[in-house]
Amino acid sequence: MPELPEVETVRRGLQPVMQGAGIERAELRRPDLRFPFPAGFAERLTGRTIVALGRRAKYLTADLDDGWVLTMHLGMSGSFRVIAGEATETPGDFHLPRGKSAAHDHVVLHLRTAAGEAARVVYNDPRRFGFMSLIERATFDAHPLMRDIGVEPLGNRFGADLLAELFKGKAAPLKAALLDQRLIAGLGNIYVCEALWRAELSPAAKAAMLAEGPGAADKAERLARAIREVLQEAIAAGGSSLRDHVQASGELGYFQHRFKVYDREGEACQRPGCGGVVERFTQSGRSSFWCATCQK
DNA sequence: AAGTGAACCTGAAGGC
DNA sequence: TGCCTTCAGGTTCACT
Repeated sequence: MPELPEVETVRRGLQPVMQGAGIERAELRRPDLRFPFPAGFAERLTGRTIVALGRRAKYLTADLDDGWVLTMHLGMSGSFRVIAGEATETPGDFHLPRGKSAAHDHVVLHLRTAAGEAARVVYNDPRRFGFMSLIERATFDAHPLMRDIGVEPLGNRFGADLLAELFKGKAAPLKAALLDQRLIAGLGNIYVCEALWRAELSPAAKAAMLAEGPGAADKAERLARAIREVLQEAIAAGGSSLRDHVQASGELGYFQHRFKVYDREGEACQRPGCGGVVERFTQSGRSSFWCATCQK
């Protein structure tokens, strides 16, 4: 499910409940997600206070008061939801969002919020491509999961110059380079397709074209701007709800209505005066959606 | 270096 | 109605 805008939306939804909350109990309903939970995972969470909720790339991070960071990845189908109030003895004592099954509620954090209210944060993940781990804050950036992650596209360092530098000499297609988390962090299939359409660049074009050749600087500028804009607009819209992505509040994101090419094969290109048709082809094992008429 | 395909796992959707 | 195939927002690894 989640690319950077969806993870950021989840973070913003969970923050009011989780920041400053105490973890009274961590309930694991199975021994693993994509990977086994770390040894003593539930016990190490119990009694901790969540100091801050953050995001790095597509990872959600909860800094704990003992210097460790609960680090969570949502894979393809992971989601969180918040249930207010005390847990009862009755199984299923809460309302499940449409299309969600309690069979895939794998982790429940029983919290006492900063305001003293009881709340549960439930992690649901049908495909279980997500995972959770504990990483020491002091060495967080050097951790194997984090050390090769690239630049944050909404951070201050990111821009046309850095983009050109990152893609310099790369023979890989733009699509593959943009999906490479070691270069830029947080982009996935949807927002790469959308950013390339906005920048009028072909997903099959060589990444190095942003660093050398005719109009390179202009192309890099267009793409850097397109990436920032599409991510910011998607976050403002609460992310994209394709199948089951819901904000922690239960509301659906609505950016999917603003897709220009993603999942729009056969539709007319929306660029004024273009007249092209959105096509689809497979690249890096993923569907690329694009308009061959205006994306060069 | 860069591309492909497969793997992990479940569910939804479409064809017959 | 059921059965079968295909596809899905991510990541990693083995293999050309």
